[in-house]
Amino acid sequence: MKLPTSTEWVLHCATSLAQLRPGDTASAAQLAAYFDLPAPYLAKQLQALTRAGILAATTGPRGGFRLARAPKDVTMLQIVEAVDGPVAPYECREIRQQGRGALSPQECQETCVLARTMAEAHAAWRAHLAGVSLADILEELPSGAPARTRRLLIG
Amino acid sequence: MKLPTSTEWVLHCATSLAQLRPGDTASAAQLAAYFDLPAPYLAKQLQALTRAGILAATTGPRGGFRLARAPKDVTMLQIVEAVDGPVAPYECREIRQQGRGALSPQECQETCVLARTMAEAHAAWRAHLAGVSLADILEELPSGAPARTRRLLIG
DNA sequence: GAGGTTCTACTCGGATAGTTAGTGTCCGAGTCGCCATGG
DNA sequence: CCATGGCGACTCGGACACTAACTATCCGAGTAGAACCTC
Repeated sequence: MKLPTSTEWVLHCATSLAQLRPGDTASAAQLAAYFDLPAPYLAKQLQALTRAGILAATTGPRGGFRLARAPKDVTMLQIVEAVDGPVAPYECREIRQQGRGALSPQECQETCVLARTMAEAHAAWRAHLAGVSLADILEELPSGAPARTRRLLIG
Repeated sequence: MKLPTSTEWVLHCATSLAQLRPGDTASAAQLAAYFDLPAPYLAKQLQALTRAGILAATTGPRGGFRLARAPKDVTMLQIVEAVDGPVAPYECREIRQQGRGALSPQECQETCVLARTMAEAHAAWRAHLAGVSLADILEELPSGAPARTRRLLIG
């Protein structure tokens, strides 16, 4: 069970974009330079966030990415699932209905206890990430952070 | 983020082994036939559980695998982490200390909020799985299940 | 001097190779049970 | 009939190919801005 490395990238990028003034944008190249990341691949991940409706992209000079919503309306779960996909890590393939010990479909109307427990654990994970928004993240940063970010990112 | 397919296998296998009488064992071939799984690869995964101390293996005729502890002392978390490894899905590589916006090590003594939140979510996931033991699973099965499992698995 | 037009440079977007982790498979070492044999 | 030695078959354990996903990269389509020319 491993999240893509780019998960960390987009989380930091989204946090940085949340510190810009409304209307300002940062290009993929600027974000890549800010964190020393491979620009083309980062751009690909930012595209995924754009498709998910988290970021808005504008082309042309002075273009780039910005948050599509207010920071309080963007949760960490949305960001993580935008880049990693919304699939659960545990996939029940109903092996209890296969082989010598196969149960009848009639006995398997309820989801098996193992799959249910794994799903509950995943739900707990999602719930925790859904409870933290970018606004919550920004509150924990030092007071001078947004100005510094703006200066070094797009200044 | 994806768990290996074999996670489902070992969860079901451990549940089945928990239904055997004390002292009885089931071989990898028997378990593979019971669930219609590729026997050699299943054996590889059961080895991992043996190394983790969850199963005990005996060789020779009438040998096979059995639980190394009482079902109430085997949690789903232990099984999952035995086959998937104990690593967290999110790995913080401290990109905040790289690039143009690099923070000084002095400013990074506390773990960053993003990594902390991801770790908390993972902790919630682990806690849920650690709270369910094989004994809890067995209680939810129909009353006739253990006898049926024994009959079809090693009978 | 003002407006329109053209041009340039910069942006994102999708299609294309390389590398690691998981998947599937095989063969060898060790051990217990069975059978033949001898007493 | 019983004990013993040998044999055989079955078990797990580790080492070897194959596939899919993530990682990394490139080039093309579109657009905003600026410069230039004309009126």
